[in-house]
Amino acid sequence: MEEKLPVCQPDCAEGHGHPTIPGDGEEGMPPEEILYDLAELYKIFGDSTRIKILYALFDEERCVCDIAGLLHMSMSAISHQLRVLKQAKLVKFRRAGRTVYYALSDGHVRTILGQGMEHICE
Amino acid sequence: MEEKLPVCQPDCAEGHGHPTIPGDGEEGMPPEEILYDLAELYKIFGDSTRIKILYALFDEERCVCDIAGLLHMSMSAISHQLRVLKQAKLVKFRRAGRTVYYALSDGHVRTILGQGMEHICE
DNA sequence: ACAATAGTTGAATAACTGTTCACATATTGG
DNA sequence: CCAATATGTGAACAGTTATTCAACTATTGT
Repeated sequence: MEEKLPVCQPDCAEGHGHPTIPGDGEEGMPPEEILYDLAELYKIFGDSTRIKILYALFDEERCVCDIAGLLHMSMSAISHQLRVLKQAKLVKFRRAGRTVYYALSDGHVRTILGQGMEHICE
Repeated sequence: MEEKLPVCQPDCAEGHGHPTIPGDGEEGMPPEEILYDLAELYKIFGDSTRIKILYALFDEERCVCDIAGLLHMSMSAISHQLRVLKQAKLVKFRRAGRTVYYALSDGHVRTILGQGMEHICE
């Protein structure tokens, strides 16, 4: 009982009703790795804490302390999430004394947020 | 080294050194519920299986069987994910005999995918 | 009616993820 | 140096989630 792959693929011409797909059907599909990376990117946006952080940084840079206060969460939790955002290149930071100020890394992030927001508000 | 760019929360004023601004700092932040919904939307895109499904439907509608074959996955797994996509209104479907054809629900989905893809390829 | 095909679904399991807690690091002022 | 502030980080725990498996519904052809 190994995996019995679906039969409606290219070779399903033996009597099945619906049309078959020419070739392997993967033309036009971006390469596996790209799709994986794309999912990884959206995964970053797929957490309300991170979304709130990004919106907190929408217009101005803020320090960890202020973000934590704004979201009513611990600085540790915020710091953990900022690291994720930093690794994904969605935020940048600069140090000023003991304080570290975070900001959106570029306008692209704003565009992506806006696009999703548009879909929500329909 | 004092820049006046940064701002501190009002309730962060329990002895912290840097300056504060009036207000609760939440002006311009979309309401909590919206941000939550936005994260929920991106969560849908944040899975490589679902991303692959959406790209499989990018140009043409396809039945569950074909999607499963295309992604080399079981129909059950695909069906589960299609249900998620369906509930999020990202795909629509029509029945033709025993076959159910799925398609992207609107061009909005393509736009969101494209926006993310742009960010990846930079 | 019956068998075969196409798809759906609930439960279970394994893997992943966000927050907390405690501690570590870094910077400044005294 | 030492104390205080601001942030970073590893481990652990709880909650979530994607896939598999088995059963189920629905539709078609004979």
